Amino acid sequence: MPQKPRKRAKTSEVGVRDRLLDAADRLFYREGVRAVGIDRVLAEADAAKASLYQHFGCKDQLVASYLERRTGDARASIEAYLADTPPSQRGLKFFDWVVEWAESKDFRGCPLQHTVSELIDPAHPARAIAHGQREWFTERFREWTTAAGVKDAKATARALVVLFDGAVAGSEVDGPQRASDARWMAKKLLAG
Amino acid sequence: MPQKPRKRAKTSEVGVRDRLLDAADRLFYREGVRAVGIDRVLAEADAAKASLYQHFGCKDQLVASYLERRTGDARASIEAYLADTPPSQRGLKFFDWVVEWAESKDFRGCPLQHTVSELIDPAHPARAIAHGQREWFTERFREWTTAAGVKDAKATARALVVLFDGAVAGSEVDGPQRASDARWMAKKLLAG
DNA sequence: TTGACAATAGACCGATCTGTCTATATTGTC
DNA sequence: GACAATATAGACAGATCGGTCTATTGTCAA
Repeated sequence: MPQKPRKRAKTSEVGVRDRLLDAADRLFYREGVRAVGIDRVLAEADAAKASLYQHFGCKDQLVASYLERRTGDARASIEAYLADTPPSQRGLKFFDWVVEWAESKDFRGCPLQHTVSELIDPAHPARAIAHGQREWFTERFREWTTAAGVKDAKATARALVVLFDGAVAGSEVDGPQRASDARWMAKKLLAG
Repeated sequence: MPQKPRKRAKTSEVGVRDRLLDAADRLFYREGVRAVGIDRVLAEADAAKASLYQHFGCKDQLVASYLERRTGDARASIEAYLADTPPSQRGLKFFDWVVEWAESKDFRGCPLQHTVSELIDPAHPARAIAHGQREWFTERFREWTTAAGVKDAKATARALVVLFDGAVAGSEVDGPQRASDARWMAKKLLAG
């Protein structure tokens, strides 16, 4: 009988792959992907080195998987946050989400920006993830500005991307005030 | 006779300290301060290891000195760029400078943002440099918005900081279009 | 019980990292 | 020429890096 689902249990209730991703997420986001070595991830995940290479093949792929899950979770979080907001007001409401993120205890800036700036190889698998997330953002901003009925919706959407990047990058060095500043301007922009 | 200026000549016409800083600037900015090791800097500068530690003491100090010179040069470049522009229009003109920077061949994003995100130690000497440059920017924006005569000059100045950060961070991943987008919004903001 | 599979533990490899050290060469001043 | 200062060249140390490997343990299904 070929390959039943094969239950996963072991001593812990969560699989080693998820533990590795959890550990990588915490450490890579907090300290950067170059500053954190494999051994640190293994210790944090309480896992064996062979498990990491069995599931991810190499560190670069672990980095890409870390980013992939981060961005997926972010999309889900944003969509849930905006679900009860009418489409015409989602553009502004999104910046409430950004403010909350910037004010959260573990906020450390944008994981995409950090990773792209640390890994200059244009063929690195993490770059494709980052690119995909950027496109998703661009598309959402287009939707929101169109729904808001502003004139020049495309240019406004591009401007909101700039505001978002500025909010996140600025909050990392100056504190969450920058996110509020971005929201202030987004409100102006979406009013007209 | 204690300590005459003591001419510096040697085989090359530029001192080893400047050669080290030039090499560090190129490599650190292009690839990041963690990705580039001491040996790479020494080879690029054609200098000896003892010279580096004689002049800078440790790598962290070299990083701080690299940032210090970068930011000093940036200030001079900006001030020269704006010298012929009347104060009331400097806020917008500044974003022309940003666009030109983002379009330049070697543009790789903001060295301050990169370094701060790579070195999480709050006591790292490079952080003080970054903080100083951020304050300088904030002060200039305050001047420019005040001179432009916009109402709510302080809030507008903070918004321009966000636009600047977004222009630079966005241009790094999406290309210089983001800097133009930021300029577009700055124009709107400074018009009213 | 047995065998397949997934996980752990950790030795090991070669490379690279920051930093220290000794030894030598070059330079300008006396 | 002698001296002090500054530079170079490079061995060396101790730690860490990513990655491979062997050996062992624990779990489940037949």
